[in-house]
Amino acid sequence: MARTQGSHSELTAPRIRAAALKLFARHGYAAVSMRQIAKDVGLQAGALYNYTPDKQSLLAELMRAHMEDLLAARAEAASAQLAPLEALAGFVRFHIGFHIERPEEVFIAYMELRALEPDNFADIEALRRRYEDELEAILRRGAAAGVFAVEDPKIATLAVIAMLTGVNTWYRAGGRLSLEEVEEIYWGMVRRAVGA
Amino acid sequence: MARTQGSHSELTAPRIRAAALKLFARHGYAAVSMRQIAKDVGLQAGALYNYTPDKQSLLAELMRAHMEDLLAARAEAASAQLAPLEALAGFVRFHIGFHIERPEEVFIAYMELRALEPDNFADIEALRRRYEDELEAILRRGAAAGVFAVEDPKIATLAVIAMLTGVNTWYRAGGRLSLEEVEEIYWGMVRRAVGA
DNA sequence: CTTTGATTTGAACGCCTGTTCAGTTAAGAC
DNA sequence: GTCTTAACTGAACAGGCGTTCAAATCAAAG
Repeated sequence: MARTQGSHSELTAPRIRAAALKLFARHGYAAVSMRQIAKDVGLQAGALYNYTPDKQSLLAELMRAHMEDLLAARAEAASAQLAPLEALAGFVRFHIGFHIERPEEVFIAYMELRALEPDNFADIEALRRRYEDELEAILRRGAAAGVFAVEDPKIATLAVIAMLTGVNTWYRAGGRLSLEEVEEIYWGMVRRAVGA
Repeated sequence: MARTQGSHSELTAPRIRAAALKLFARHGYAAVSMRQIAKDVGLQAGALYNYTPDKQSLLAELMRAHMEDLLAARAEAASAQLAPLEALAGFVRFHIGFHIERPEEVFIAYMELRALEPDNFADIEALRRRYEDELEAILRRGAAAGVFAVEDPKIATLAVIAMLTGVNTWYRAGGRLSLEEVEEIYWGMVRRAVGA
């Protein structure tokens, strides 16, 4: 069995994912061809099919990996026994920090949902809902404890996430504000928005 | 001079725009072909070129029309002499009402910016900035008057707009909440978020 | 050094792309 | 009823699409 060690595949696979991530984020899934991805990696288009069954799976895998990273990182950062206010602060800072570090993945995850075939769409959507449920649970706990004044926890969840994810539309590393300052400003707005 | 009245072009032009709007919103600009648009209208692809110089202009015109509608509707609804709190309430209700009525235009305006060639991109971006400046002016006036507690008016502007526009991701006509209820919930969150 | 098989090439497949344009159709003007 | 011309068709253009696959390449195992 040759090429089990030093095989190119262990290097090529992540390079293909990186190229696809970059190009999908920049131009959109439909506007990027397999030949463009291959060229970016330094391969012929046919070689990509050693690593993905088709273009759709390449996209779906990028999105699935991102959402699973998100849930795993969140599981590590969260602590269920925190009081609602501290839990919310933790969520806000986590969300901003995680998303700001992965602008390409986030862009794709929000923009290319419509490019997913039904099965893949359902999978990704389920992962997203699991993440949203974490914030919703915090808001419900806080509302039940009388610490938050949220009229509709479900909508407050979506509103807060939309506001936080919006950071990615303007934040640039090395810009006017540091990550910590951004987290502080948004935490202030979220805290007041939920009436805490 | 034949066909000056009863000409098809006065009917065909808006039908082409409507078809392009629907298809671009549903599948994305890059994923929609001129033949698909033509088929939706009931024409051959070549006939589209009596109404648009090319596919790119068709997209750019849809986006420009939407942004100009937005600014015109806003100009009509706004009244500069309102106190900051009332002005903000007016902006929030206007934004939600306007955007909820035009889900396809809004979707395209936010998702297809990257599909625009540089000149078109700059045009649309300038229109968007003009709209954002209206909210920013309200927040600055309120902050100066001590009515609002916004640490960074520019970021608060983007945060509020992101939150409000997020309504379009979940709102469906005939759903659990009426437009008025949605406006009320979001106005509550925005009012508290800016410390009013 | 030969063998093995993972990896990649390069050409080909059928189909679709945006756009052009000579020719056809048909509505209104005279 | 003829003329004019806007509106549209249908075919063609050159090129790109996702995907397949026999053949070539080449690193490691024996």
